[in-house]
Amino acid sequence: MPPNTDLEVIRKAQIIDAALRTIAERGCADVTMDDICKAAGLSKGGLAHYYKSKNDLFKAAFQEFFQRIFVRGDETMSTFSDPLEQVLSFEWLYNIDDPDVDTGYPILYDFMSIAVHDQEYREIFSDWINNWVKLLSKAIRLGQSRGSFENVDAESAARTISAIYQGIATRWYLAPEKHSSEWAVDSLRRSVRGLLVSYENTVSKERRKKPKIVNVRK
Amino acid sequence: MPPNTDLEVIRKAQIIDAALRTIAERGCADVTMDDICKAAGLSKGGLAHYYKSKNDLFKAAFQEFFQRIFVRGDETMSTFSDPLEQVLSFEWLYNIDDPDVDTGYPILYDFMSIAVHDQEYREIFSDWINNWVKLLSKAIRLGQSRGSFENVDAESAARTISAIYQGIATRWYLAPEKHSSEWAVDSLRRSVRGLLVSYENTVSKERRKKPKIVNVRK
DNA sequence: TAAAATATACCGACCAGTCGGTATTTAGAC
DNA sequence: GTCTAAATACCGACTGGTCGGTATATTTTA
Repeated sequence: MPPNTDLEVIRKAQIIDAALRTIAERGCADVTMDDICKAAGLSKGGLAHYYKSKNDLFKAAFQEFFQRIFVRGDETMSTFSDPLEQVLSFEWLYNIDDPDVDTGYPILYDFMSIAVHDQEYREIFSDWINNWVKLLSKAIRLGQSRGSFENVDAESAARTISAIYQGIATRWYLAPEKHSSEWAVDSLRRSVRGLLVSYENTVSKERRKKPKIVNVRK
Repeated sequence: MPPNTDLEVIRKAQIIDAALRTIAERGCADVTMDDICKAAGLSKGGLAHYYKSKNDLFKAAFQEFFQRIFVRGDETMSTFSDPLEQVLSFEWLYNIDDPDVDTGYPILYDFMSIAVHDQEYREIFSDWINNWVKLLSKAIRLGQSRGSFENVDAESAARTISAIYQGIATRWYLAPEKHSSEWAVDSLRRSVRGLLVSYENTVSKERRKKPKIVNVRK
């Protein structure tokens, strides 16, 4: 008799969900299998039936996590048609009320701290970045073809911008008193502008109106 | 007999050193007190005499770590007099042969993953950032007073640049195949230029020589 | 020789994984 | 259809080992 694949899919999703919630809440180091069992509404044995070790479960959970974040980014970006808006479409990362933000940051930092010591995790990270970079590259090339972006190497610039997103995110999330959402968004826009939008485009489009600096604090 | 304060200083340094080395090597989650004892050449009881709990020891170790990194940055920066060079003086962060890089990244990522769930750690992080920002702000103001930087808010820009440093660092360290040191340095320079150096300054200083894009790979 | 410094032995909490068992579902025989 | 055998799904007690912390013993130092 073949296993009940529907049930398996349901259960695994249920377990991964529980794992991600628990990891986000307490941090990898403090999460026990019992915690996840309770969160998933399953017993130890029941969970073991689907994931044979903690490592297995965690790896699957992280994979799912990155998949979700990517889908989220992809979907959000595709709601814009202007290339600059597309590049800036990840600003939801700096919205503390966003449900994905709540759980995403703790999980990401836990993940990275493991990745430092685990090649397999670094590969997952690398794949995720590459997907992200593909999205950004497409938007950058579009902007270049329209003449609104400078003619830099698109992939390299995409990697830079994606890195800047994350750098700003780290400050914004871990030291929020001095790094408000406004600061984050403003920093991102200035950076992207400095990297992609040439002076000529700026003046022609904005009639040389120099943007006022806003010193933002919460 | 009064406690031998000299010895205490020596032993504590010895223990902190051992802790940092061990954390960098194996990651917080996998470090035991025994590991640190062995690395420090002390017994369990000996170590307990100076740090009464693992938490105490780790906190002290991280404090020391950030202190060291800051001193390193401060010293390196002070070897430059040109403001732009000062702002860019942290490029040693992207040199894999640098001894501080070896141990620094693992420790930093471990630290951040704990900070997510620990207010006290976040404060240490925040203080560190503030010190870093002070250094950068000073350089930025210097550049502005000389007319080579745009007249943006110095502290805000310093925070942005420091965030960019770290964002690039994350990619460079965790996904090195696609993020070479050349990419990191190039990304940083472009970003800083885009944020601080006005178009007028660029043309006047460089005779409008548009920089060639270098697509860097390892 | 007394206090400090260090070592050793040990305790108890914790936890991942195991295992025997039970309940439930499915497949095939008739 | 329905009975049976077998596979699957799930449970929870148990185990073996780990590790932080502590109590006590020993050595060093002033």
